[in-house]
Amino acid sequence: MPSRQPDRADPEIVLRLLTEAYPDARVELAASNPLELLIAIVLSAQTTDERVNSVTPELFTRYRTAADYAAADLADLERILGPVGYYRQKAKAVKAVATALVERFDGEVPRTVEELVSIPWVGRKSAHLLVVSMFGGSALAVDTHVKRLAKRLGWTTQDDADKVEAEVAALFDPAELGRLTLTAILHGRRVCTARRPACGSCVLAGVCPSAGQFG
DNA sequence: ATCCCGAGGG
DNA sequence: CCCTCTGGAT
Repeated sequence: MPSRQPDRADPEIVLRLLTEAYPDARVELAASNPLELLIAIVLSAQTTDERVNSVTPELFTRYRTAADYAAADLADLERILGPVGYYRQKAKAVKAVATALVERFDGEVPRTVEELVSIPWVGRKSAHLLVVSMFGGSALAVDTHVKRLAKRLGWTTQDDADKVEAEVAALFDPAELGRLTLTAILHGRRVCTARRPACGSCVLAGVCPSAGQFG
């Protein structure tokens, strides 16, 4: 008798297994202060953190404050951001973000989700990730990895990130959502990849309804 | 729904 | 070749 997986993995068990697998999970974008992390997160859209980390040393050396970015020459930004995807949009985005910080937040990065999403180019995912990884908050940041895991674990059938967030967050104590976000992102990058997930070495294989369905 | 971006993998 | 990579704006 082959054992059948439930069609929905138990949330608490999943979180426990992920926490054991990634006890020190944190964002792997290189940044030493909230401004740097905010910039790095904006640059990370549809781009690996490794690629973001390849351009931020020069970026962070050349520009130190929000005012520096706001006054930056667009062509200089585009040149530095060349290796990341969407470099023209992101050069504009960096300037727009910095301008908003200078004009409305005294050059500082605000700490609430509401304030953060009021900044151009900062959406809900980016705001949540920043709050979780820099300000000690707890929220679910639904990026491509979190969405993929949630679907494979049977936690949602939605495709819209906001709907995924609502359905998944309802399965957890709010205080756990930050840890879920950070561990799920790492697991998505390292094991539960989009193309060929490594179900054979996945700590969740025993509870995942999608385990082994990918060859 | 489409656009932005291009390297890298399968 | 097609898909993916820590989205967000139009």
